[in-house]
Amino acid sequence: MPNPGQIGPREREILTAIIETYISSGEPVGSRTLSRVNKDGLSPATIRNVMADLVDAGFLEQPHTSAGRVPTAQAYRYYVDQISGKAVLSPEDQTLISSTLQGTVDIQQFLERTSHVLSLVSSGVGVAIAKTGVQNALEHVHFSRQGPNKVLAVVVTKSGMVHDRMMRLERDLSQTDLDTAANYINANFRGWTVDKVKAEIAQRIEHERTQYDQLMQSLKELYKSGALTAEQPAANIFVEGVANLVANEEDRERLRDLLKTLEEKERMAELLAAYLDTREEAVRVVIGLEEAMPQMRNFVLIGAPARVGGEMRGSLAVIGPTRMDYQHTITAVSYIAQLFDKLLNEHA
Amino acid sequence: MPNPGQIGPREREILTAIIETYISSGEPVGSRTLSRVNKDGLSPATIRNVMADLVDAGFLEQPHTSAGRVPTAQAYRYYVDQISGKAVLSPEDQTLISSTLQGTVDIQQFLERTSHVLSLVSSGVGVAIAKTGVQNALEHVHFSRQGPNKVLAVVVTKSGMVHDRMMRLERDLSQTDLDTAANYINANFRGWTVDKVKAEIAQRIEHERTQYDQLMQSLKELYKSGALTAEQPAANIFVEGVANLVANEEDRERLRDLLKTLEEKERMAELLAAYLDTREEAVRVVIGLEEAMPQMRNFVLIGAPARVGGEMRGSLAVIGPTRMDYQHTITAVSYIAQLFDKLLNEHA
DNA sequence: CATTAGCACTCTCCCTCCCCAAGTGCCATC
DNA sequence: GATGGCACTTGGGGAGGGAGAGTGCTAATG
Repeated sequence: MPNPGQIGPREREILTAIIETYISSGEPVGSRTLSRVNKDGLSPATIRNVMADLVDAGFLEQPHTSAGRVPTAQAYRYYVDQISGKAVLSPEDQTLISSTLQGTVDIQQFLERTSHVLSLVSSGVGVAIAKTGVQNALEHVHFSRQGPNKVLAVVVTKSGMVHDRMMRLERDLSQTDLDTAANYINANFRGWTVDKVKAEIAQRIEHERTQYDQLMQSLKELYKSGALTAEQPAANIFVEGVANLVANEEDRERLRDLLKTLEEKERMAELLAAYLDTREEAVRVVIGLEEAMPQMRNFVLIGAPARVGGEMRGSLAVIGPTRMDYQHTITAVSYIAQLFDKLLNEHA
Repeated sequence: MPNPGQIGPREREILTAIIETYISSGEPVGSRTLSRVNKDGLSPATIRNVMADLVDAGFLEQPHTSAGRVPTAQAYRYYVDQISGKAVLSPEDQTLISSTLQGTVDIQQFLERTSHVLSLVSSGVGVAIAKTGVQNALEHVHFSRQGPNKVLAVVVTKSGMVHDRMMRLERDLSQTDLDTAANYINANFRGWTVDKVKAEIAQRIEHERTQYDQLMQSLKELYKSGALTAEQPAANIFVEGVANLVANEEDRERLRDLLKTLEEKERMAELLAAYLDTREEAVRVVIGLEEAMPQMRNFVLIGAPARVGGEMRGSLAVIGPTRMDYQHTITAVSYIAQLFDKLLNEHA
């Protein structure tokens, strides 16, 4: 008898068959059913023996004594490793994905369509995120006075992202002051990263002792109000396909919690960041989400990061039931992730 | 016996009591229960007689012979008319709303928080929408070259909204060309409505016959690509609190459809536009949503428009179960609608 | 004459019981 | 080692049977 986790080829084959049967039927798999499905004419009794071994090895569970077997998290992990790399994108998916994403030029649109198409191909929830990135190169800023002490700052980066931020200043500035400040920044710092611009301005303000330099006063005021601070806006986090969960979560209370969590977009961003910000390029399959989020019992995350120069600038993922078509979904996520990566790098 | 719809004061009182009991309990109301609740010591038998009349008049239904009565859509309509104007905002709601909306300066943030707070106070789904409005006064445009034939247009309106749009041009333009065009527009048209600017540019292009005027060529190219066309972006439609529906829709299939519909933000925008773009200022309660959308059986819409100079620029609404605390919700919607109106008019 | 008490009747809900189908584990056999 | 046979376990589902809540109707009552 092999050690837990160490199983022979016969066991592998049967385990795979069990997982696939369970995924497609949703019901505990019995030895009889399996012997009918399996090509090699193994008898139910033989399969029962193997199954018993697989239970010992931690790959299967029984909901109750006289029920069939159900794959454990460990089994899914094994299964995913097994099939990784083997999959090929189906022509239908290929068509669906390219026709949906065709002609997207701006990132928000891409994110929106991506989350949508992910939910379609996976029967799960599609998530797509891009970081606003203060590491982006500055293209243009504009300040517009909206009322007493109230200024709208618009920052455009070379990557084509637009951040706007309404601010309340301590001192009122005229539109002329604002234009002067914007011109100064645009003329001097175009092409710098937003981060560096911020640091530089901080320094120049510091060194400027002349109280009466109008420009510096304006810059200081704007700086203090965080004109160049780009927090992650909810607008860059897209979550679609929550309706798909209704079919997969029996427990209404838990379904409710799940929907609530998915609605908190910042938490989704954290979740993806936590699991996807790794060295690897590849698609990552996270089984056992319930460790971090109990309401996600029986759900898995299949996601991939998108990088620019080694740094994670975006991510996309499917959150779906453990009982999901992994091959299909992994391939789709992988394919879209490549497009995403390409899009981001094009802009960088 | 009064005509259908014509009922006496005794009937009114009992009908109101039935509706309120049903709203809070969720179960068909029986004569016995009601006689205990009702202050006037009317006996169950009397109430039964009245109930029979109310059934004839179309205000009540019986799920089955030996069950209590349930209010019909007609009854809810009556009830809502009855209580309209009588409600006062509870201190808790007042506190919740102002603390949530306090300090919001930009419209997107306001929309987001509004949809959130609406879902909180109503145990329904909160929806908040603002039109991008090409009727807004232009503050500033900026064009930024993103690659061959690819340009990012950023339009800032005086109302503080920022629209960005990635475009693909037929002819490539240099950044210098783009800056020149932007400067031209900013210098000549600041303060005009975006609509008017578009029309004016169209005309100037038309009249300009010189093929070699670089500026006009650039403008023409940008115009053709729709640089000033602001379609309604999904980013300005906020829908929150879908988790609340789980408790209210028994039928899983219908729940699924409902979630799907709520996710299609454009349809939500149409729905609100259809029901709220009226002359009235007031909160509107729409009972019988299933006529337009069958998946919304047993749900109502409580919403209000926000106007600038008579034109609808935004709207907010709660979509919740017919069994809802109308008084509470109507008051909250009304209060927030006033804030919304104020915010929009401030910016205009 | 409106109101009420009484009463027989009708449903649904829920609990219990019981059988059936599917599955298991183990032992003897090929 | 694989298989066939067999006794045992267990959840699901249908039948049956109150219990409870509610109704409509009729007769009595102020």
